[in-house]
Parts: sequence; structure tokens; C-alpha cells
Amino acid sequence: MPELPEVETVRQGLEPFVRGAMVANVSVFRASAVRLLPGGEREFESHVRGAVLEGAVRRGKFLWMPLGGGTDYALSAHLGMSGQFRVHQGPWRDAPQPHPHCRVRLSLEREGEQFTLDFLDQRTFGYLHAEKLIPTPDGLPGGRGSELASVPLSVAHIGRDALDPAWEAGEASAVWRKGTRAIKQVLLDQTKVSGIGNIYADEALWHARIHPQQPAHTVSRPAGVRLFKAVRAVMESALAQGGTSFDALYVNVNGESGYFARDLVAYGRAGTPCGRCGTAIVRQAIGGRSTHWCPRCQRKR
DNA sequence: AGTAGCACCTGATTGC
DNA sequence: TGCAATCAGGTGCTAC
Repeated sequence: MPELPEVETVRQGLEPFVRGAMVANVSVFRASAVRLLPGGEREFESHVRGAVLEGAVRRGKFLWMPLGGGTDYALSAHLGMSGQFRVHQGPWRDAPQPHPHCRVRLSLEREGEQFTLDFLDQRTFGYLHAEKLIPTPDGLPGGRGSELASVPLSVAHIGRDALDPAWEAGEASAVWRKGTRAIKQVLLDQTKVSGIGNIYADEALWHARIHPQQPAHTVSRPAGVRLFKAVRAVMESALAQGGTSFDALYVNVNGESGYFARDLVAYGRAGTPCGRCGTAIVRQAIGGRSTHWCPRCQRKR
């Protein structure tokens, strides 16, 4: 469930804790949490132990913390479906017993002050990674939270962030209005635009009054611009409320839920009246993902 | 090149 | 009551 607003909430929560903090110890409780590294947990630990975290950066749903000390590496993370970072302040010896879903625990230290950062992930689609930072091809900053024009290797193919302030509506929507796929599938394609997941795709399409199944290349230019603006508005509003929480699977670094679920108008509302016209919201799989829309307000052209 | 489909994994929910 | 099947989520890989 973590999409852009949730991941950004986590990034903002992480930032003040990790900036300038040294990783004194690393415990990997589940090796597959670092599965993208050929050297496994040993490789992960060798890069991360002793390193100083320089901040928290995000592009789309990808997070990373550049490692200081003249290296060009970062501790990168993807929350997958259920990943969480949780901070415990205070001496390491007072940290709670790791939760059963805790995959990795980092013991951090800054100016003599100790705290603990846990990576939890019930469904294990998420991961932590230690990887090289490479220059962005366009020379623009790699993500929110840093002016550095670099991204981790695994983020190199990821498209621009949906809330990238330097991305204009015409330019973005031109990228989306291509191909034969349903427009919803394009919104979910992280190489075309990053940060949109199943929830906010449905919400944005409802606000823009576009049928999720409409082939991308048939979306008009004004509709494309409308969609871009809807994506921004929905995500900014969700971010302001700390994201969307249905259950305990998404919480911030302090374990608190977000409040945007009560503002959802399409996602998860099958059978309930559309907030604009009263017609029942329908639900059907598109590209294998459950999709919700108003059959009256959102017509295929 | 662009698109489609499946594997990855766990826990909650539904169906028999 | 118990067990099995289904579903949900995002991404990366393979195959067309």
C-alpha cells in the first residue's frame, strides 16, 4: 500500500533521525530482505556497518540514504506492499524485542545519543539494499530530500516523481498519452511516472473523469493535463494527512496511521454512490489490478 | 520497443 | 470446526 504520499511521510519521519547518524550495528533477521545483493547479508553489512547516513531521499516509491565518508554508495529501500521503518529512541539495550516481522535492525548513534531503526515487512516484498549511486541522465536532482544529481543503480530506470516540481503538466501528460495500454496501466508504470499505485490511480482518474480502461493514446491533451493535475492534488492532499492507512500495514516511523482513507472517493467504494452523480461505483480488474470507477462520470470516449 | 503474464510471500478472509 | 482456496499489494523478470 505504500505509494508516494506514504513513502514521503516515511522519508520525512526518517530524515531528522538518520541525518548524520552512524550505523554502529546491523542485524539481518531474514536474508531475503537484502536479496538483491549477490553477496547477501554479508555484503549488506560490510557496506552499512560503520557508515554515516547523510539524509533520506525519495523518488517515487524508492527511498535511499546516501552513505558519507567519500563513498558513492547508499542504503536503499523499497517498502513493497507492507514495509515499515520504525524508530525507537534511547539506548540500544532498552530497544524492544524485535517484532516478528522485523527483517533488519540498525543500531544508530549520533553525538553519543543512541537509537534503533527497524525495518519491518509482513509480506516481504520490500527490501533493503546497499548500492552504488550513479549520475542522473538529465543532471536533475535524483529525488526529494537531496540536491544531488544521483540515484541508486536500481532506481536508474524509474521515471520522474509525480510530485517533481520541475515537471510540467504538458510535458508529463505527453509521456502518459502514449501506447495502447489502458491509461490506468500507464499510471502504474513506474518508468513513465513514479509514485502512483493502485489506490491513487483510481482516485486521480475519478477526479479527472477519465475511464481507467481508456487506451492511453486516445486520451486527449486537455484530459491528460486534467489527469496530471488530479494526480498532484490527490497526492498532496493525502500527504498533508499522513497518507492512507486501512490497517496496521501502513504507519509512519512512530507507528501512527494516516487519515486519507476517509477521503477516498473511488478506491474500495464499489457499490457505494459516486460523490458527484450518485451512480454506484463499479469494480473490475484491469491489468490484473482491482479498479474502481463511476460508470457515469468516467466514460470511455 | 512495447506489452502481457507470472513469480515472489504472508496473513486475512471467504467458501466448502 | 477445520481446512483449502482466494485475494491483496509492487516490482522484476521472461516471453511474445
